[in-house]
Amino acid sequence: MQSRRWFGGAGLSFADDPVTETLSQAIRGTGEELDREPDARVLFGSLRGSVVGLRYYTGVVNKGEMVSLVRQPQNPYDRNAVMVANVYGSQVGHIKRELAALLANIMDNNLARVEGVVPFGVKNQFTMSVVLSFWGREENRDAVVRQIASRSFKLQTGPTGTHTSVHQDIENYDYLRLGCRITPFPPLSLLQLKNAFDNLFENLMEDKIGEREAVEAVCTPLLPHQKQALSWMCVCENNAALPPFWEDKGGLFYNTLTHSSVRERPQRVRGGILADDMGLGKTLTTIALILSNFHHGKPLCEPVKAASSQSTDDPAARATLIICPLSVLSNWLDQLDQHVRADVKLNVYLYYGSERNRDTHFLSSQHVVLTTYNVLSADYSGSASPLHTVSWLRVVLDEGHIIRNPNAQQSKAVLKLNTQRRWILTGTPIQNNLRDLWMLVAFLRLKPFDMREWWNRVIQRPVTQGDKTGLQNLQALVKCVTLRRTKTSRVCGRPLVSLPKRSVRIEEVELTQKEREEYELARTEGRTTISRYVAEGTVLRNYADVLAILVRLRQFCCHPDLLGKTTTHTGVVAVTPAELRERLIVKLKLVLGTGSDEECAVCLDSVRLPVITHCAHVYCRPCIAEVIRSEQEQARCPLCRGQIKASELVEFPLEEEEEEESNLLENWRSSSKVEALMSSLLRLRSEDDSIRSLVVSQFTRFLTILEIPLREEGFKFVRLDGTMSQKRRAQVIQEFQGDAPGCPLIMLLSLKAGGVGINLSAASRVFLMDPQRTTVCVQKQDLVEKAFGTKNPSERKTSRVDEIRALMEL
DNA sequence: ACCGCCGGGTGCC
DNA sequence: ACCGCCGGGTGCC
Repeated sequence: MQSRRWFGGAGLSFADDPVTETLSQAIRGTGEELDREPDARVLFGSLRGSVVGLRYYTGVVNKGEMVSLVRQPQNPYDRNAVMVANVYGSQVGHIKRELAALLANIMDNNLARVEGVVPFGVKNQFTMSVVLSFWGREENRDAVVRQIASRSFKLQTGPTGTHTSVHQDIENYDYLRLGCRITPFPPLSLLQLKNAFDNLFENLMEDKIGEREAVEAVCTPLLPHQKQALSWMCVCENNAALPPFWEDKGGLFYNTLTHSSVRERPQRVRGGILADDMGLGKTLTTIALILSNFHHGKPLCEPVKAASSQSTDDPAARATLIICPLSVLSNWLDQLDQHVRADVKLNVYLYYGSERNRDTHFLSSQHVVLTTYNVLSADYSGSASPLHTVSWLRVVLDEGHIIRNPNAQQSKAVLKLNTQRRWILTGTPIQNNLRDLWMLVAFLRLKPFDMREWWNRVIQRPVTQGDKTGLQNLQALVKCVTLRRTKTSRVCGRPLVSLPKRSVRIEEVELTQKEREEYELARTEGRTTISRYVAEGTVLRNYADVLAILVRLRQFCCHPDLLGKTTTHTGVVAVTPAELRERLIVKLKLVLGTGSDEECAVCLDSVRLPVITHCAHVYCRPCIAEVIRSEQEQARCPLCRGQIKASELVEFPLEEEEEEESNLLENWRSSSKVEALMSSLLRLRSEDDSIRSLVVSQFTRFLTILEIPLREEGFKFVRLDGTMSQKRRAQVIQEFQGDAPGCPLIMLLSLKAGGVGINLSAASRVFLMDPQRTTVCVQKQDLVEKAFGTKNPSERKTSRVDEIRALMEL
């Protein structure tokens, strides 16, 4: 009887029963095995077995229901025992002894994953059938087949087995047997899959429209799309609807994907994923949610009487815990300060630093507790974690993609938090893998997918194997819990964020006679070179050269000194190492345009400490050094796959750079474009001295040139370019956005690299000094295509060459 | 009858 | 379990 308490009777209430806790952990454990073995994707076959001992357990199963198989090596009656549990973790029975011996062998040696589906409705109370399918790595197939045969079981392969009389429809049979369709349709192509994946989060807005005003306590008026988000979030928190794929079947709750039924209502998801693009106001919306939707949909506190609500006798959870990366902690404090009316006394506690107050009563009595992922996981690894003791009303994960790795301590810590409502704020819900999404689903406790096994069997594997139904299910699931808008999203035909009407003016600047002559000289030279490449069919081989010529022409249009003095070089085959080096430095200079904000293909950020390879591609020195270090002798250029060596990296001679820099400023001269800009800025200032302007160029050196006349005319300006640290960038933006008198009116901006979204709503004028043209776009698109292999090479080649010929009028 | 047969008790691992 | 198995009761037809 003692032992029965341990192995029997499992599966009623999940939360506080130590037996079921062990059970769910056991199930979770098997899921993680699969995760560690991502190759367990090949189906070896299936066989029919029986589950016994049903009458000892409460778990019920339906026709077609998926069940999980859990080894019980500690079972006192049989160390080979294999337990059968339904989707909800309730034990159903055991695998019959002889079959259990076989499964134990296969499972313990990690030869295959074994999954169960119950093919018929259960008629009797003692035993039932189960179809076991075996999934694993190809190299283990033989061993598994042998094991099964040696114990006189028959492994069935292929869908046309002996049971088709029972299930007329082979396709349906497969579904019942395995819980997924084995490609009755041709599998989705990689491209289809990728597109579907990219579109997962698009168009998640239907049915969610409806606006809700924030309570008075929020002093910043919400934009329409923020009111929509608030409305959606309130609905998510308040409604009692079943999670997706669950149906109420009169007393039982039925899951349409796993075909399981449970007596207790599946826990509702009170929360979701707010995945709006950066800059759409996720923070403000969340603050509005905290204040607007307290208990029973009532506001948290009315403006006047809020301060006194230190209600220790109220057992209901009231505090919202916000977890964010350290870098945005201060942003939360600022925004709480900025958006909450000054006369509203919101108790906000910053749970951070060694002196933090760990008293759980204190923490529970706050309205908002702010902390970081690091603090959370540091606490969690200790003994009694205060944050895990408090019963929260709401937990908000800011930059929620941070917890996408389920093995990380902070992810584990986050899953263990005790809260009624759960929110994930993220701008990038999926980085590149479906697995990233699991953690988010698990955090939301989206039953039954918070257990890896069901996520893997029902969603992840079907989707990665190209099963259309799997993809549809994934889409439906994501849609239920996610709101995502991008800056280009539209609702009811209106743009999400309506900006003042943008007007674009192209001002053509006439070059002076002298400038024109220099430009024409360079152009003729460039055309000669490129037409030779075209004739030889070597455009692509000399692509860096070609781009450099084009960059150079654009530089001439800005300012003749942008490039600095260089020797013309084209066409001479390098003979000596010194000559080669010289040529590479010239190329480096050309590619970088001595100060264009170039992007490193390794880190995708602005190039720092630039070096050029012998194949003429430019990277950050640390980035490419790491590539070479890790690939050793086989190291290849990430862009062209040409061989590269550490000894052959050429860097820009520092003295020369500095010399050119000071040269540039000492012998400063103007240019037509500089004059045009200055006269516009001066005219603007005389009309309205509060208008702020952004001056954008990809050539940082051009920005340097522009600093001189700006200072001369007494303009206050700031500068932002790719070489600056994140911290410095934030400072500069802050300074520019400020509205104190004497704030800079002009920002010199060069930000080609890094995918850094910056919100520069302060500027009402933007001067694009050297608008990006098609070649750059072509180049980038090319990188994307290379990465995904979406376009055939010859197609790519022609379009690129044609582009260049058109540009050079060849 | 140191068998066969009958029918009640019983039953996961 | 409308089974199989076990073990006690029973014993020509």
